[in-house]
Amino acid sequence: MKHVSIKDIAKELSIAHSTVSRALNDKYDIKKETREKVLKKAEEMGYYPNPMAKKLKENKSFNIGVVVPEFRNAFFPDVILGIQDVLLSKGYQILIMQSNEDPIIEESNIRTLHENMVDGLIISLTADSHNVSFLKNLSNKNFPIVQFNRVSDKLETSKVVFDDYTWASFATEHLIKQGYKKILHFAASQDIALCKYREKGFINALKRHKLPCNKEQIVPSGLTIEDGKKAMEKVLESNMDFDAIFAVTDPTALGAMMVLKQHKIEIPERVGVVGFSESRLSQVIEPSLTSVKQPTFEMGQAAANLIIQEIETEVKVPQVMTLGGNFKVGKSSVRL
Amino acid sequence: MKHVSIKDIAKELSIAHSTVSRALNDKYDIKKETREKVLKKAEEMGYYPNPMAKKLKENKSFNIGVVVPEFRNAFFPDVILGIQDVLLSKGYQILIMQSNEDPIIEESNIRTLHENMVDGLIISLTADSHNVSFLKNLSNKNFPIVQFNRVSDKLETSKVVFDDYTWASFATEHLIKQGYKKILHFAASQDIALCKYREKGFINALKRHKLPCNKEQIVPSGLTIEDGKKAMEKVLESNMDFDAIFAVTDPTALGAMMVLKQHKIEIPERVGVVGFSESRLSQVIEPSLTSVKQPTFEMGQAAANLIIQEIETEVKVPQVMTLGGNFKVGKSSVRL
DNA sequence: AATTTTAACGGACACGTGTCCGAACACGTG
DNA sequence: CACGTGTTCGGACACGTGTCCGTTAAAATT
Repeated sequence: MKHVSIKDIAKELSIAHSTVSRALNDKYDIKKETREKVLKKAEEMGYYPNPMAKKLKENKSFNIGVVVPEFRNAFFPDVILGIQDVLLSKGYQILIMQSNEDPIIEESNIRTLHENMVDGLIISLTADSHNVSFLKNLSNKNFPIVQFNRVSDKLETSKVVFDDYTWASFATEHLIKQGYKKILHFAASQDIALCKYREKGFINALKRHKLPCNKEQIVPSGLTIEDGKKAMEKVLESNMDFDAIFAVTDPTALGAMMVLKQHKIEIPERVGVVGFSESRLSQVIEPSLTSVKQPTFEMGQAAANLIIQEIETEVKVPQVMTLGGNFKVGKSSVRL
Repeated sequence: MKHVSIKDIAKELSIAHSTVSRALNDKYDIKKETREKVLKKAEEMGYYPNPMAKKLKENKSFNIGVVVPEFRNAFFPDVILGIQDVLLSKGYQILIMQSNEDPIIEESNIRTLHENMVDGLIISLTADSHNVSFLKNLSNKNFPIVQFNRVSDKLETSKVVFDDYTWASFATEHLIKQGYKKILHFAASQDIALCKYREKGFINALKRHKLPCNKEQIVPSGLTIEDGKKAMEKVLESNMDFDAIFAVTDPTALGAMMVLKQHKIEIPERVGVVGFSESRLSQVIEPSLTSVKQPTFEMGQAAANLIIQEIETEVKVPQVMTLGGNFKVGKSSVRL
């Protein structure tokens, strides 16, 4: 059970531990025969370096903190797989924390990770992270931070984002081409940049096709199934006239669809629905949901590569990576 | 950016670093005034202990490895939330690794975690983990391991499991009471104990109600949506007579439902379907899926408490915790 | 053969923390 | 005043690793 140290090897061979260290690290000041003798003995005794000692010595934890707002949808687990894919191969571990969509927990998570001396932070903010002063403070002290997905304009770090504007515009256009004319957008908090851009993309598409674009068409909602349900119910109660919905996320779209189905409103015949990424439910629900697909795994890889670069080169030039996606047409938006 | 050490505080106050250490740890050999002076200075200089040094000194990483077979369904993320809930409050971090349902990757994950000197391991095995010799080896060396959910009978460690037998029996009985008579079980690998118990529970319920129970009724399938689809297609091709399905997991049930819907076979009128935990999709699909619910969060908490106990008391008495759940009746199994 | 160069290794130190032991001093008691 | 007792602190050491510097002995040069 006890760990074999280089001192144990040294004692066994009656040499100094510094010699063993040189042998294992393939340094100059060492005779070939000695080196081989040491390597053989190390193998024999089942030696492997104590990571704690190495971390203390190099003053580097080889840990990267990952903070995500939630764990309920498939989106963040998928991104984490991408992050892990890159970081593990480079000898880093990741510490994952989730904020439960609560900015208070989020800040506590960041503090915990920082006190545990992670070498860097990859973060996607909660919906209500107005106050990013703590992160800003860290960033100013040259602490490596990479934001992804839900990023803040107030925080100048490297970012990995999706081209929300273009794809929201594209998704809206798809509805227009299918003949829908009175399209609503179920929107969420403007504090999250991606929501803002999706809304702008929506508006732009309507204007380009000279369709009406009133304020009522932007329905305040949120990112969850519950938010979608509530917004849909409110719209139905108000007797608003509409024939399609472009929702800010898949869960929002799903919530809306569930309420529509309860009211026996046919999809896509009477109302067309298009969602946006973030959920695997979209393929299971009936009718299948038309949606923009984000490259989640690649997003994780990109974020990981950026943080590694920042840590290992120690130069901080914030760069923004914008990824593209693809459009998956389901039955929820295609009239026969 | 540089970390403030107790030596820095000592230098500042012109005392020995050992005195500072005593003051901060509230040990006896210290005068009150000195202690207060040190605490004040520490606060002032923004001191917090270097976790790496502590880990090296105590030969303890305060990290717990968590290995799960997949990340695609909500089940494991939910369990991890429970694990985190307990461990974070006790000063431990968790390193999460996923095995992608591959026993080779699984073993490599375990190795990586062990070489990083995690203090213990919480693990749920992949579907094909026949060979648990590496884990057995660790366990024999008194390395703390707790299994949950997918456990192996070949490995004697503490375990947190669900009472699969009872609840599978209960779920099957529900179908029987609804008047279904020719019930199939979509099963998965017998290497996973929970699959075995769910199958046994199914058989037991049929026998108790004196219903036919042939080998054909046990349909070999798997744990994923794809497995459910394939098995369902095979059953339909074979023209087997049946009126209900009890599936080993929710994804399996969902796959079956999707194929049934493609063939315009009405659920629950012509075929009733019941699933088993592990997915949040069940509430979204139409008709909503009747399913056994496991207390995922509590399962994580229980596993975390067991591992802490094993680490901190250093006595190893394998104990098995069996959790109960509840039964959520949806529309997929209720005939009007 | 005397001197310089080179190879190979041992010992000391450092990272930040915690603990053990002994020293210094104050205080009380005989 | 001498001795014992208790308090408070400094110094040395340890955890496992890596690096620097100095030392030794052998090889190469003059």
